[in-house]
Amino acid sequence: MQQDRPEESEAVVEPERFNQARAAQSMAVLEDYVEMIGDLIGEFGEARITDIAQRMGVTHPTATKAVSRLKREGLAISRPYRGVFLTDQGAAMAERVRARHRTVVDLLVAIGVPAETAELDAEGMEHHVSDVTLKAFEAFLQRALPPRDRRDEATGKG
Amino acid sequence: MQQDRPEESEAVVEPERFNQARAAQSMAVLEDYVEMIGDLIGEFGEARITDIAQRMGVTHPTATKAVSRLKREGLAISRPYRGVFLTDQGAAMAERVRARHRTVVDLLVAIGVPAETAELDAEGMEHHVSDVTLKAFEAFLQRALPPRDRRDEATGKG
DNA sequence: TTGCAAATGAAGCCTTGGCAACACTTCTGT
DNA sequence: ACAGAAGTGTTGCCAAGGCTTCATTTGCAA
Repeated sequence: MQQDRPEESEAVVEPERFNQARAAQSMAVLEDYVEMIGDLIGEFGEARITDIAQRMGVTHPTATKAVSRLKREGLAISRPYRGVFLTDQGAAMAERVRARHRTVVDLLVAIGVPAETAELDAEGMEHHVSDVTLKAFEAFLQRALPPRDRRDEATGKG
Repeated sequence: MQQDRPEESEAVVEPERFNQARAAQSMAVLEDYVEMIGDLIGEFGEARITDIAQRMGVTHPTATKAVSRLKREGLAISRPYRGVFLTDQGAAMAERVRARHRTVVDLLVAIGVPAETAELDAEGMEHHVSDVTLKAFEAFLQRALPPRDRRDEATGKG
């Protein structure tokens, strides 16, 4: 060991990788809330702050704050004392996130991870799965699993 | 849609999964710093705040704060105006993190993710890979790749 | 040895994501 | 119709992880 200073390579490439991870992380919460709100709307026709908070495992002021941020980002809308709804942009994101989540879970299961663990780990991992990686996951799943054995991806909730 | 309230299942299981993801996230930064400090010690014999900051892509006060937290958690030690070093506990964590990182990258590559993308995505994903999933990854790699085709895991940087 | 640049530390500010406590609406049942 | 319960909103607090600015210490070179 004890070599010379890094020659650009590590010193300049590494930071980028952490910056990307941090950027992904800042989107993660947004994505989780958007997906959750989408689920609730699907189930109840609207997403109430209390339900959002309960499902996210946080208190209601925290949920309120998150929703405020979603509104600020143009992903959701709401009126005082009324439910929360997604904008077109928010709904699109929810769709994307949900699909990605399923793919990640499917991949983990295909690799041999127990379903329950796959669900838990996917929750954190999914936010860091880039489009390129997601495509690779999908390709792998198609390769690895005979079509009729695949979980149905098309019908959404199944 | 429009069914009744969730019957315990989602309402109580879901929060747990987000809580776990949040817990993992709170460890992520610590893990990154510990691994980075381990790398620097391996290369230069010590980890200077400036080098840590540069590699992490943050300013030096941010690195200082992170190191403070590491010290508080018993993972690192340092004296004013001197380099940062890892405790046994910190070194063990660094080792674990490094091994996990390699495994995740290897798995992504084995799945078909381009090496460069694998490196980037792994940075964020690795912190959410549980022991169970990690074991599954390792098993998959042994299954999927003939031993002589494996990247050498032993020599560290390679 | 002294002086200056580089490294480190310290303080203060911002944002995010948690929380509890309290205030105010809405809703519901009598 | 109205009182109490449930739901929401608001405020203020904390810690973490960023940043900038400024003070201090080190270390090297003249």
